[in-house]
Amino acid sequence: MFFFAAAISTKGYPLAMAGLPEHLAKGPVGREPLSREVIEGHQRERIAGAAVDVFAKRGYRATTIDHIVAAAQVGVGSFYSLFEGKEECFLYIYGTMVSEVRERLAAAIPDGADWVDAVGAVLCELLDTVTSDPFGARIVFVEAQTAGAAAEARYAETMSEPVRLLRGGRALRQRGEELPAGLESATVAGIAWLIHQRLVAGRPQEIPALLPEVAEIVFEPYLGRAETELVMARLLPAATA
Amino acid sequence: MFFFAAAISTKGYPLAMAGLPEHLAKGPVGREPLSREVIEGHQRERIAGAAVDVFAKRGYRATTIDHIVAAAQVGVGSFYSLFEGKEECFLYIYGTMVSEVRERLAAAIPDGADWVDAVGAVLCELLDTVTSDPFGARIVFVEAQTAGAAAEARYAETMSEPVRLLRGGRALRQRGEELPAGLESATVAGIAWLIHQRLVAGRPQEIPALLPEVAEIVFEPYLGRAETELVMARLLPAATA
Amino acid sequence: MFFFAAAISTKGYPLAMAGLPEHLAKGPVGREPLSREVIEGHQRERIAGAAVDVFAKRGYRATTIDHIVAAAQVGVGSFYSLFEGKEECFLYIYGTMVSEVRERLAAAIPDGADWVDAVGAVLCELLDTVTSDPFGARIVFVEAQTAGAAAEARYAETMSEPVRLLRGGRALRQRGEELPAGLESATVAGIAWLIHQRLVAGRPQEIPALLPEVAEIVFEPYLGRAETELVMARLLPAATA
Amino acid sequence: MFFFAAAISTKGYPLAMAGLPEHLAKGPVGREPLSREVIEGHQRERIAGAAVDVFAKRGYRATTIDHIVAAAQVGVGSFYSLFEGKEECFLYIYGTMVSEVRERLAAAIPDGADWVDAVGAVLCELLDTVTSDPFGARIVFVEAQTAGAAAEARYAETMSEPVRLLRGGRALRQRGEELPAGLESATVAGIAWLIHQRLVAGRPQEIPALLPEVAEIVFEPYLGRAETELVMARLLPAATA
DNA sequence: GATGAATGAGCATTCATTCAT
DNA sequence: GATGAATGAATGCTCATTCAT
Repeated sequence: MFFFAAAISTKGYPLAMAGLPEHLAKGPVGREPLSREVIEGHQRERIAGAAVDVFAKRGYRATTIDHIVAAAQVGVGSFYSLFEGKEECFLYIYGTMVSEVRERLAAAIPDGADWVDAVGAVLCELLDTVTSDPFGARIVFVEAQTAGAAAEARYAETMSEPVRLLRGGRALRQRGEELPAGLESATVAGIAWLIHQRLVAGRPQEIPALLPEVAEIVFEPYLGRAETELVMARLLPAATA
Repeated sequence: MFFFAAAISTKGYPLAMAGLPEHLAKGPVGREPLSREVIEGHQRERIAGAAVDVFAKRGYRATTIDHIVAAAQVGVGSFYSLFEGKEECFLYIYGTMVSEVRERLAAAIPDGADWVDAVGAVLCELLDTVTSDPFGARIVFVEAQTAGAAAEARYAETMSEPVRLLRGGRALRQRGEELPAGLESATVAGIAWLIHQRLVAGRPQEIPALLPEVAEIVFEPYLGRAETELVMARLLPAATA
Repeated sequence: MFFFAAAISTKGYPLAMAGLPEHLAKGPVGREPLSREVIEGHQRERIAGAAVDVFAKRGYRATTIDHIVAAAQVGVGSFYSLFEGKEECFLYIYGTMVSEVRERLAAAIPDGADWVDAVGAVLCELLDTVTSDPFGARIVFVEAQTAGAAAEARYAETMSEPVRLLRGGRALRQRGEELPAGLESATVAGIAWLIHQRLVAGRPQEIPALLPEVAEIVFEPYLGRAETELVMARLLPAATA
Repeated sequence: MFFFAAAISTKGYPLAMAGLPEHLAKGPVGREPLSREVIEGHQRERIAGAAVDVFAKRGYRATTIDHIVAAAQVGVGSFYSLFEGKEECFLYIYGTMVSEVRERLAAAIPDGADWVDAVGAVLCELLDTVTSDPFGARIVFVEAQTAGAAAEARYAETMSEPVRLLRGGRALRQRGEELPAGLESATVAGIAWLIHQRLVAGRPQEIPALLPEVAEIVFEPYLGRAETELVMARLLPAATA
């Protein structure tokens, strides 16, 4: 998923970054008395926030509009004036979560980092993020697969971002282009599954501990065993620090 | 998933085999005028067969009991006398599909095969099976993740079978036990994802061609690059023959 | 509307008759224990009967499915398995009412009656029918105009039947074809309006007394004043007898 | 309806004239900075104008308050401060339309015209008016019958105006009082129906051509065939001129 | 044992109306 | 005075499930 979606500003690795942060953080906002969009955005976020919890707790299918509006403390009408229905609402919060994580992962990459450091930082940040917001993580890693065809498609798209990032590792290796075509897809899906399992099992706290194995799985095909161990040695203390 | 779930009768690798075939095919069916179980079994299979198609075509959620009974040409009452509801019906056909595949995979392993040959045969048979029954494959690789918590749990269990099989490869390598703990889980999930993608995209015919990359992904961690290439050279001609 | 829709079997006037009666009255029905269709028809008629009352009392728009099913003492599901929705239900009962009246009017025409007698009998029977079933009459003469586009179209079609019947009167007069093209449409609409008014005013009992004026309005253009009076003299005593 | 509702200022025929123009155009509007009523009236007309279009295009039932305020470019609150709801709004525009037409028809009657000329002028003007404002005509001739009980009642009242006008024709004929009591009601309803049909069929351009047949239907009962033809000969060239 | 007619809880959705700004 | 965001009652409809035949 998005996760290491992280764009990297160095070395020509995929750069899907930038995005919102600026338009949000930008300077002191004037003082018009809470413009229309702001108000509407507020209500939207209020509902979206409640929806994240409800979807995460009850699952997409078991969630009804009533559950959402009750949690958000708004009327059904408000929900329908802001969203077309349950699915669109889900896609919205899915998109929001993915964007947020994408930002965080991108921000986690040190300036001038090479591929290894970038990937390492992204993995580290990803596990942190997932752990610190297990509800949001559930939306992305669990519910997106049960929320209908559109969500499934979005999920697949999201997956392709880290795939592109990882693919950058092939340049580090001789005949890297001969690695199996689906290697990165499989790797990303594999990591997603490890996270998915912990979330479904209700044990998100185990996720940070996945870092060593995840990193090893990711790096080994590109760096080989020996170098991977060196990298790990460098990476892990940093992570726990 | 189940797939290489295949137990292997040699060398002490997990043996989760056996399954249904016996209890069905066993011995001469007497001549009591078709015993209750047989009749019931017949009706059950009739419904299950229809349900596979319907679930695969419409997806679990969009499928209603009416769709199933219409396809099976039975009354709703019959459905409810045989199944508790939609979910149990799904779990039943899921279980059936998994058992069948497990049988096939087990049967595909040559007598006395070592781990490499066993895994190679299983991978080969798996892709074949998925390609030859895309409806059934959809049930296992796609719908199981959208059919509720129980199905999700079953899916996870199923995944653990090939995980155990792969784990057998660690013995072939020095310090194999130091490989990442989640390696096999990630590998299995990765392969499942590659299949999933093709099924969802409606291109099951591309699945057989996955064999080389899948095999490489599977073997490389245990055999290393050099030996993997030797194995591949041996394996692939056999697969296409 | 339908009303004098009455086909006439003599003299080449429109013959839209025949219809159901036969298929219903036909001989001794075997003894299959109430066939499917009969049962379904029963439920359908049960709902249709209730719907007539509800539509007539509350008006099409104010009627909800719940009102209908409550009156019919059936579940909502039954309603929806028998009808597509409120509109289709209305169209069904509208069609039923029109057919029934068409039958009655056709049956009211004496064998071998000429145009004048036929029209006279039809008018007489029409007013009788409307008076004896004011609810049904409301459906046809009042609600059909408020029940949406389809109902409006059906109403217009229905109107065309008596128009064709009346048009037959032109042959009785010199240069009858020079009468205004819309004469019959206007006449039929005019009579429908006289009935409509009484129904809406809640005074259906005044309807039978409309016979003389209605007859005069109908006959005068074709027979002229003098002959119309003769016809009236012949017709009216018969009606009151 | 209203239409020949036209009061006639000669010969004692019903005079239901007058109406709004005066209360609007009357005298020099002071110079208070647009008094409350004026402003309110402005907004009201703005909404009413939009409502005519919307009701005519979508039909009374399918029209929502939102449609109206969107078309009128005002807020919902304004709508509710000026009208009690959809029905009252409809009744208001219905009344406005009827009044306007009433004015026009009255104005169309030449000074000193006798009944025949008055009725002729009214018919002619009516068809013109309907043709030149098919939206407004739809409100009066089509939607008024689907807009609930109050509108229906208003429609019936409106109908009574031309009925009174036509009734004046009885004096021109011997034993005119012996004509059928409902003759004029039926005539008016008949003509309304002819117009209604063209409007619903989306062919308002056919309406002017109805003049000859409508005139004939109207005059014949009072003037008899021979004189009607003379009148028609006089009337029609005038109409087309 | 099989059937499918009947049920009604449950859900999505619309839209008239209110009221704080 | 005007606005439109917010409300939630009202309604249509689906579909899992029961049970009389």
